[in-house]
Amino acid sequence: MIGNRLKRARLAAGLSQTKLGLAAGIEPDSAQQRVSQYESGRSIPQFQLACRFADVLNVPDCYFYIRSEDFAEKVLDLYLSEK
Amino acid sequence: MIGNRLKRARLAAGLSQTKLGLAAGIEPDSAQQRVSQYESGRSIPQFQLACRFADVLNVPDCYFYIRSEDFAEKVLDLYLSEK
DNA sequence: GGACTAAGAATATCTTAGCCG
DNA sequence: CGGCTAAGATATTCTTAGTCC
Repeated sequence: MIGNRLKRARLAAGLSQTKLGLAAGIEPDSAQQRVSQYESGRSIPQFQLACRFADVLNVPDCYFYIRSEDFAEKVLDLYLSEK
Repeated sequence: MIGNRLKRARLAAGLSQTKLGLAAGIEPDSAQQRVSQYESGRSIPQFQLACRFADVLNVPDCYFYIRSEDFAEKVLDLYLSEK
């Protein structure tokens, strides 16, 4: 998972780490810390949780699993064009 | 990661679990077992390893991280159209 | 409030080994 | 050969707690 892309998508949505974590269903006591760990690459979420992040941030499931910035942009465009 | 999609992509490429694992750089002694575990969902590979599977199988990085079969097909088409 | 880090508890993967068609 | 599973060793994440701006 690409932590930086999660961070940028979160900021683009105007959410704090805590709010994103809560919206994705993480326990309140550790929501902020876990999102911080994911964004920095210190740890990696389960795919199921990454999908919840994607739902909250309105990007496709796979958006945090694309290394190429160009291709990520194109996949995002494809996703948005279908909604 | 979607184990079934890994399995289908491997079979489409005509590779055994052992050959795929070796081509992706897994140690010979455990290549077969690990690919089996990934395909069945018993365990989940690091993203870096999933990317090596993708390289070997000629699919995009994110191919094993898309729940919708339709969207996976479209992302694959987009990937192949750019190569 | 918002974000980052450390360290131990909890949980996952990886290896080794064995079994079945 | 090709594939599946069990169980312990190993490595990871998750929680708790504290700090800084």
